[in-house]
Amino acid sequence: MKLSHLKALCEIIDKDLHLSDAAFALHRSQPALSRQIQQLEEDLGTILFERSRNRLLRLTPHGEFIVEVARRIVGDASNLRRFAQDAKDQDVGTLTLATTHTQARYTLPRTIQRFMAQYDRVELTLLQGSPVQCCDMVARGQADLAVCAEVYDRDDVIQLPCHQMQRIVVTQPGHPLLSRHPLTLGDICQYPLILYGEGFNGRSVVDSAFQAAGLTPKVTLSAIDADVSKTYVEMGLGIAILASVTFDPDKDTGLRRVDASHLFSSSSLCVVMRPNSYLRNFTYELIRLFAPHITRIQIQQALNRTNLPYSQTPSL
Amino acid sequence: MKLSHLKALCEIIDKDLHLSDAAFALHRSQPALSRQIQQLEEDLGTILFERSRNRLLRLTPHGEFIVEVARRIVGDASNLRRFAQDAKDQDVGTLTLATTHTQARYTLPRTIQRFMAQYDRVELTLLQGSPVQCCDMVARGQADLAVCAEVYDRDDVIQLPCHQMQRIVVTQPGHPLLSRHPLTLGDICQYPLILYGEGFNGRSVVDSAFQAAGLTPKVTLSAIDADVSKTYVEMGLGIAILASVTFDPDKDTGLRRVDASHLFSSSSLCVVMRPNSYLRNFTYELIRLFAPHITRIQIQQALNRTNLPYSQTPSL
DNA sequence: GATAGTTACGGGTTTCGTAACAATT
DNA sequence: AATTGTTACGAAACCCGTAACTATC
Repeated sequence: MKLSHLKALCEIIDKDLHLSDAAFALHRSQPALSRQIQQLEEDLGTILFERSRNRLLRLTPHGEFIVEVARRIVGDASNLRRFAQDAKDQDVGTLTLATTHTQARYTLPRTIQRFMAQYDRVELTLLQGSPVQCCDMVARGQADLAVCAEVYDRDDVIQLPCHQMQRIVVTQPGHPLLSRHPLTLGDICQYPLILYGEGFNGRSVVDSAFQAAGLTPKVTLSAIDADVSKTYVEMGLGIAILASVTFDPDKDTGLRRVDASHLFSSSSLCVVMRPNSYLRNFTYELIRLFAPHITRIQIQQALNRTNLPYSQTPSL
Repeated sequence: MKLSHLKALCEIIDKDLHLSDAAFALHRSQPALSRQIQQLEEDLGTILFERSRNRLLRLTPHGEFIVEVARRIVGDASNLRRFAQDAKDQDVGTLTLATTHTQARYTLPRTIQRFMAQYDRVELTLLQGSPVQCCDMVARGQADLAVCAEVYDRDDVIQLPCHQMQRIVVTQPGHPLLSRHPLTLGDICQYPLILYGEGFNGRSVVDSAFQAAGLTPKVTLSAIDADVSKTYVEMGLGIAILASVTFDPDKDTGLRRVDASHLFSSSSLCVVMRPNSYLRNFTYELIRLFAPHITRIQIQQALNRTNLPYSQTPSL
């Protein structure tokens, strides 16, 4: 058993059991990967995949557990690498940050600007996606860190809440809702709505608030991000419910907003990390710039929280 | 970086930085191991050992941390192996149990007898040593399990208390202490004592009790185990303070005992396991035979308790 | 026929062990 | 002189990639 075998296994899982894709990602030929898996299966004396129709159909139950441990091993191996790099030069390296459009556009810029000024020898890469995709990227080691709204039912990543996001309603100037005090969900339902697309926290929070009130809003448009939403609000296609950070009175002169924090539950903006990962010094620094109230110790404790590693050991 | 490099590193640590010994243990030549370490150092770009005078002197601070992670990786790799064997045949394999003389002789025999009857295809190996040595063997993966008295200040192993050991005083028949009610530490101090050697829990418990009472017993003999102690008591060389399990009225006809549980703190008899290790099914069964009141879930929860893994990350 | 994975084979790299070397005790 | 770790070198093992093959859709 070698590390390369375990890396191959993990990559195949990440690529949804497509051996060819995994081979490409690992800069290997398909036959090479095929043999890696065969060798691993022979070495362990266990079948990892259910095969047929010339495809890998799914993991066997044993395979599931083996992947779980393999992930830890591969993760630890990359921890070693990162640690060694830190030991050589704290301030040189790469940092890959996954985040959503909203955060990349509104909450992160100042943090990133300051980070790049201070750590000019760190190559920073931003990846963009939905919160779920961000978590995936972190879990798979494609990103070192993610900043996004909390995702529920994910025990493969550590989500450390660091800010609370409030909702506002954004309208054209002179809109009737602006003079409604207090604003209610019923008021909002009078007008066509522009919301985030499915899969975003901003959408589900809004949906569940209306559902709890027994109301069915007229959703005109599912926009991809806050900028698009604002554009359409400005054009008069409807009103939008957005995170308060996305509105800047100085810049959004063609729009007005009204607080809606009492109508929708606030959602946590989290720093997302891979469990038991070793963070480089400058990664801690980035988190500190973004959320100064979170201590390094708190981060480390969160990192090392075991969330059911071997607990669900199969009964065999 | 390959698993063999990390295994080599761990083995060298286990062999107290003696490269030759580690090479022998790994069935490799010394030059091979020497190069493994060089390759690992080059690969990580970090010096692992302080060398000079043709010896490995000690680990560098970076090396310390790297060994910590390497241990986890190597441990996980052997977890994979054990799991795969379990998947093939639950009831075939090897089980290495480290324990102290007292447990091997008095508390474990029935358990082991029943275990061997039920799992006749499991090759059971017993290793003997002091509790500290037993913990070492478990931490290094030389033993799958240990049964011994609790060892304090060990965070590299999981110690799960499963029984309480009480102390008795063992004397010759007709000894004055037998009619002392209640027995006091002062009474005991009147007579020459035979105790366990240093490093055993049975010794430290007794020592601290006398120290707390401001008494200094006359220790005639530091015996290696309960059988030796009893032999010398029978010969009239003194009285012994032993665990109650070591006395059998039917067999120890030449001796008498009196309870001393109120004088010495009871010590925990523990099952000792390597953190985050995968235990084979029959290993759980052995524990169940020994301590039926401990559930498999409790064991798994204990196994996964993180005891400061990366928390003490060096400040570099 | 196109796609996805497996088997066959030649070439290159890796890594081992033996042997020679260097540096301490 | 004995012990311990490092360097040198030839042989064996390993692993990769190309190419051919097999089985589905």
